[in-house]
Amino acid sequence: MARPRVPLLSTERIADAAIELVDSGQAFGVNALARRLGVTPSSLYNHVDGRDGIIELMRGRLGETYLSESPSGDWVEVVTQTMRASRRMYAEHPAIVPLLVGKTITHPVVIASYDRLATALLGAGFPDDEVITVIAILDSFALGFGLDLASPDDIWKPETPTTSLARLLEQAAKGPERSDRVFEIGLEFLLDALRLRLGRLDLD
Amino acid sequence: MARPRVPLLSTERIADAAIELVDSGQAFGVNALARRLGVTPSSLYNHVDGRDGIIELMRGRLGETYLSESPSGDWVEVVTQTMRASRRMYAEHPAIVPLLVGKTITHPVVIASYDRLATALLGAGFPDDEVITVIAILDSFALGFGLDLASPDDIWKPETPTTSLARLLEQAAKGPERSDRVFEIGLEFLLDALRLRLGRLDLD
DNA sequence: ATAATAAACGAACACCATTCACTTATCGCG
DNA sequence: CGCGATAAGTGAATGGTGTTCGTTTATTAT
Repeated sequence: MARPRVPLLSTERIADAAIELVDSGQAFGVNALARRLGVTPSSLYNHVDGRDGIIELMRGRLGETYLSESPSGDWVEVVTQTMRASRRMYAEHPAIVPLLVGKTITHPVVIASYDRLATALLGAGFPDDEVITVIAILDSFALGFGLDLASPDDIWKPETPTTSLARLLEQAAKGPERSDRVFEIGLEFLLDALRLRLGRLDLD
Repeated sequence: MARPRVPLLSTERIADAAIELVDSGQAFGVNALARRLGVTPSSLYNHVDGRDGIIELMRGRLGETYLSESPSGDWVEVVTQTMRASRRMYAEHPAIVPLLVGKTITHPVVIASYDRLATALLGAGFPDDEVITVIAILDSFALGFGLDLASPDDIWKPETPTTSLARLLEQAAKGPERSDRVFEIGLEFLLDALRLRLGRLDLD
């Protein structure tokens, strides 16, 4: 086939198929993606710049779905809603997390989400040089939970006797509702800590 | 070469060379590792079970170096020292973090470190079903910082105008001392939150 | 001494991302 | 309208990856 009358591919279609692919549990790869799209691997390179380009495309696509609407309310609301949105994104597409890890974020929609966070924290009273810090902490928290969901079996598997860990792991319910509880508790932790920090700043 | 009079390889040697390899900035790979060891890739399979086996070996080796000594003191000390040790480990070997991410932890030394954390938190008064939660949060925090250090260039690269983010990123010092400060603040956050939680539990 | 095992090698395999020459359809412009 | 430029597909080829297998040979155990 040479150039078709109507294009078979577009960045949206590629991104969607890529997300479908990783959601399906199969390993992400250019060849597998092309197969799923009914197309030759080399065709993709007319639309996208390589494997990493496709991954960044996926991040953007998910960002559009989960992070595009602007949260309203005070800074606590903004943080809470943004974190919950990220959490929902990762929870519904956990297998994508390992692909995103360690890659620079450029997609405007995703950047905008972090930007809103930054603005809200500035408004709350956090000093300039601390805002990026706080965001980094929040981000690592959300990402950590994404990874938690992405790991297929247990994170810890003791093969040697332990004092407490093995017992705790056994009785820890391993369903999605446990992960939800963990997340909500963790979020509450973080918000408490941020309020505390803000209170201390007011004293100076 | 057939079997040599004195073995060229051992799990320790393989682990050390693998750590050297990723520390050197080059991509981790079985072939590259074999080359560095002056050996054929297939030789490695006499000692180790594949790529993932080598990675788990690296985790164990680093655990021995950074996480083997038992922290002393109350639970705050245990958490603080364990977190600082992890942090130092990741800071000095950042490139290994993306390899560890999402893989089950089995190595006894590393498991023991988490176990001490669990025991300390139990002793502090955290209920059974919350300890794993807290550890997961601490862990995702440490891992997040590891990833932060591992990312070669900036995590966020806005290519579109932003309200606050771009400005904050510019003025954010990007050296190791900034990362240190970020970590210490984050750790303080977490400890505050944990103390708060403990106080609330006492009220019930 | 002899059998079993351990540890190296080299060849082969299947896969993977990427590039390149090539064909052909569509679009923009004089 | 015609024509060149570009866009979008193909298929073949490349260099790289992790892994397996058969082979050789040294060491160890019986």
